[in-house]
Amino acid sequence: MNPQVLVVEDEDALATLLQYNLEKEGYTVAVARDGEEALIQAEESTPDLVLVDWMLPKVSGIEVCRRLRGRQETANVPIIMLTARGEETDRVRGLDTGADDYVVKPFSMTELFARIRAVLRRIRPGLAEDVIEAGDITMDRVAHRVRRADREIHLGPTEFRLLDYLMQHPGRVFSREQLLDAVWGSDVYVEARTVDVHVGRLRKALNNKEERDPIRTVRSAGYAFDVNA
Amino acid sequence: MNPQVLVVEDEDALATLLQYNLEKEGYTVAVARDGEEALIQAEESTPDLVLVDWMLPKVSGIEVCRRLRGRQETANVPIIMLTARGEETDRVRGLDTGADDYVVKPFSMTELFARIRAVLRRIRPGLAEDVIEAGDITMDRVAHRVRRADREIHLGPTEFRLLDYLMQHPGRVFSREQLLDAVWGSDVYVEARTVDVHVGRLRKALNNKEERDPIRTVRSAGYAFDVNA
DNA sequence: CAACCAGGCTACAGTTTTGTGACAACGACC
DNA sequence: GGTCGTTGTCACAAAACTGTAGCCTGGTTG
Repeated sequence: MNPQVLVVEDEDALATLLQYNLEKEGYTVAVARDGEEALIQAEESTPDLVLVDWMLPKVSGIEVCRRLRGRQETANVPIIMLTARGEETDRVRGLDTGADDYVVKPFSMTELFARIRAVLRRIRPGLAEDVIEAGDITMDRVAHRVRRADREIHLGPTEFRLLDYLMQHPGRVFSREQLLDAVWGSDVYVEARTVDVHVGRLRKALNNKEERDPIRTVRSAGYAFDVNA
Repeated sequence: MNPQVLVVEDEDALATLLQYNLEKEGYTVAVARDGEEALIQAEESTPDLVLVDWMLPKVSGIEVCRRLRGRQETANVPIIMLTARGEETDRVRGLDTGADDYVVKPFSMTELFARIRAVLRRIRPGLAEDVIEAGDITMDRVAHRVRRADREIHLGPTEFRLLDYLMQHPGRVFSREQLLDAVWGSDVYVEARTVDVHVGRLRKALNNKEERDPIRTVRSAGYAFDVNA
C-alpha cells in the first residue's frame, strides 16, 4: 500500500499539519508525541520512513535515530530530521546522527515532500515502483490493475491496498494488527478478524484452481505474501 | 491535454521567460531549478519533453540526461539540451549525451519552438501530430473533431478537453481532483462529483450500444482511459 | 477424547461510491 | 428578448464494497 510514515513531533499543531498533508499526499501516517512513543510505534507499524523532530521530550531526536538504527528491524528505515534554524549543528549537517536527510524549520510542505520522495527513492527504490511483479502476478499501481497469468483480476479498493502492501514486503509475515495499521490506517478501529475475510476475498479473486496460493497463513502470527519458489 | 514540458534551468530570468513563452504556445510547463529537483519533477509530472540547461548546480545537465534515460518511465522522453556558445563540445554535437537535440544560447523563441515541434514529431508522433488514435476512436485536436468508427462524435468543450487529457495518458488512473486540475484548471473551484457527470456525458456521446466503454471507473480512485486490448 | 483455538468461509445488513436525469444559470448568437 | 447549447449541482437510485457475526473444519492441547 502507500508508504507508511511515522511522524515524531511533540508540538501538536505541527504534528497535525504534517499528518494532514502527508495523508493528502497519499502516505499512511502514524504520529508519536515523544521519543519513547516513537520507539514503540516504530516497532508496531514498521514504517517506511520516519520523520523526527530534533527536540523531543524524554528521548531526543538523535537518540531516537540511534536506537532505531540499533534495532535489526528498523536499521534500514530512512530517517528525516526536523530541526529549527539554529539547532542546525555540524552534526546535523554532516548527517552523522544516523539520519538520511534533514529539513530546517520553517519548511514548506512542497519542500518536505520533495525530500521525502528523494530519500525514499534513494533508500528504497522499490517503494516508488509503479509496477510490481511476483511470479505470474503483476500489479500496476498507476493503472490500478492487477493481472495474473494474463487474466485481469478485479479487486475492491481494500483488497487492492492489501495486496499492494503484502507484495511490497514479500516473504515477510504481518500480524493482523500490523495489516490493519498499514492498510486500513492507524486511526480506524476494525476487528482483527476482518483481515481474515479480506485475505479470503483476495485469495478467491487471485487464485484459479490449480494455481498456487501466494498468500501464506502463519498460524497464530499472521499472513505473508510469498514469491514463487 | 497539452504537451507537458519540464524546464530545467537555474537562471531565473531565462526560466521565467521560457515558462511564459512555452505556456503561451500551449504547453504545460514545470520548472526545476537544479538537476536534483529535475529528477524529482520528472517523476511526478511525467513530462512529454524535457529542456535541460547544460550547466546546472548539483547535478549537471548531462547527468540529468543520463539518469532520465536510465529510468524505466522516463527512458523515452525526448530531451533538448540548452548550451552556451563555447560549451558546445564535440560530445554535444554528437548528441551522444542522450539528448535528442540541442540549442545554442542565445536562441530565439521561434527557433526553440521549431526544435521542440521537430523533436516531438520525430520522437512521439502522437503528441505533435495533433491527431490521437486509440482503438477505433480518433481525436483531431486541431480540427476539434472526434470520431469513432467513422461516425462523428459531438462533444462540448469540457468533454473534449477531458477526453483529450485521458487519451493523452492512456491506462493511467486519475482522481477527480487531478482531472479537475488538469481539465478545468487549478484555479476554479467545482465539485469533484462534477467530473462524474462529465464522464457520464462523455460516455453517452462516445458509446454506441454494443461498443466497449473505453473509460474505466476505478472505485474510490478515479477514472482511466483504456486502449483497446 | 474432549475442550479449545485459529483460521476459512458465508450471509447479510449497513455504508460508501458511482450513475444519471432534472434543473437552473449562463453566455453566445440571432 | 428569445433560443440554443453548455455547464455545475443536486437528489435519488443502483451498484459495489465493507465489517461482523456465526458456523465449520482441522489441528492442538491437556
